[in-house]
Amino acid sequence: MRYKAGLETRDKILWATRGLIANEGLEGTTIKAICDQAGVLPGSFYNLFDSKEQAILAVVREAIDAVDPDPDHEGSQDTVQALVEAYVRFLEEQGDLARVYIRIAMSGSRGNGSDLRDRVLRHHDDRVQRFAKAMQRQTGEITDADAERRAETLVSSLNGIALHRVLDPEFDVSWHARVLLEDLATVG
Amino acid sequence: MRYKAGLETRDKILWATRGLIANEGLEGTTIKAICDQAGVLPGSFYNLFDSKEQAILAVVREAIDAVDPDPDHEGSQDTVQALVEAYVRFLEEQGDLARVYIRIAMSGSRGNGSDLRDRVLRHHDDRVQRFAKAMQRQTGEITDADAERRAETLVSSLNGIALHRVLDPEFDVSWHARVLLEDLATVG
DNA sequence: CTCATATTTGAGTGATCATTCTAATTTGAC
DNA sequence: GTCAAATTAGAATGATCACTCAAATATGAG
Repeated sequence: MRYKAGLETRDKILWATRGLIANEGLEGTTIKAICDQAGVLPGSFYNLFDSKEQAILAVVREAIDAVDPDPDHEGSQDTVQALVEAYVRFLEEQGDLARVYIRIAMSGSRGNGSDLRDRVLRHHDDRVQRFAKAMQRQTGEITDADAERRAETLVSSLNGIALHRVLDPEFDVSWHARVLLEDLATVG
Repeated sequence: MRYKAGLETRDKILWATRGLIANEGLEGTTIKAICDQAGVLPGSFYNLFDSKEQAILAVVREAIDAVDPDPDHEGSQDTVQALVEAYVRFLEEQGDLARVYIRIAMSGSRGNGSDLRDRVLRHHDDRVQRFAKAMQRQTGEITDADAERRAETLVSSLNGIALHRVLDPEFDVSWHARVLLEDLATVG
């Protein structure tokens, strides 16, 4: 992949994969479908990607990162509310990707379920840390352990909301997130 | 399926399916595997079940019902704590089934995803109602709407915990559930 | 015992897919 | 312009599965 042609083909393949995941779901995202959509043949696909999974992972990662506010983690000034809103936005704008994200993480019968499972868990821990920091910043009187404890609960709740939203596109994510924030204020 | 032999075969098939789901996950649960395990041939399988999905659904439903405390909904005396504990017990004892349960509900690209999706959502609503009733019973001063609101949040949190547990078998479900109950007491 | 019906047998079908391979073609550094 | 390396073409492979079917056998009601 050192020539311009290769990069363009790569882009076309990722574009096609992105569209298929959103419109047809994981089942519709076959090599043939990707290649047809991208106007490319399987030989080209496998010249650029080691496997179908690689292409899908690339798309999923890209979407997750795209929605992350303040990707460079440094001196972040996030409020809890802003973080919740970012999560909600992800669900509302990229609901189909959220489904795929969870599904891939859950596939594989035993622990070895692709490397995405680990990535998801790491991502989860990062999120918890950011929530905890934001909480401490907003409510001075709170121990590290306590902030983390509350952050974990909050993120779990958000994940539950995400799961529900994935199962039921009608689910009012925004409303539930708001309730969550109100309850948090009551506790704190 | 009017002769004894048919019923026995049906049992053997369900037994095999149950075991495979728990030990090999959904991917390992093929018709061949089920039949080998059950000591039966595919023809027999299809004489008793319309499809592979039917057998799997039978097993999943069976497990869900088995863990439900007080299945006959009437004059239930559940406490919130007992309901949470039942949920936790399900996750700890039937973690593999929980994974399959969620995965099946999430499969299918669009709304039409098998009839299990609807079943899951109905099950969720039932759970919310039971939590809400238990909350009202325990804390007199609370409106219907408020109880339901809190119950929804609590169940969402539990679902988030379930999701995490499915992704990470090390996840301390019990501890998180306890924290959830404590926070609830603080709010109430 | 008889006979209609349930059940079992097990090879076979057909469809779907990810992936591979070789030969041709294109690219761009020199 | 040359040439090695990158890229593309596209048919072919091989593996996996859910599911079918027609013939053989077992069942049990009467």
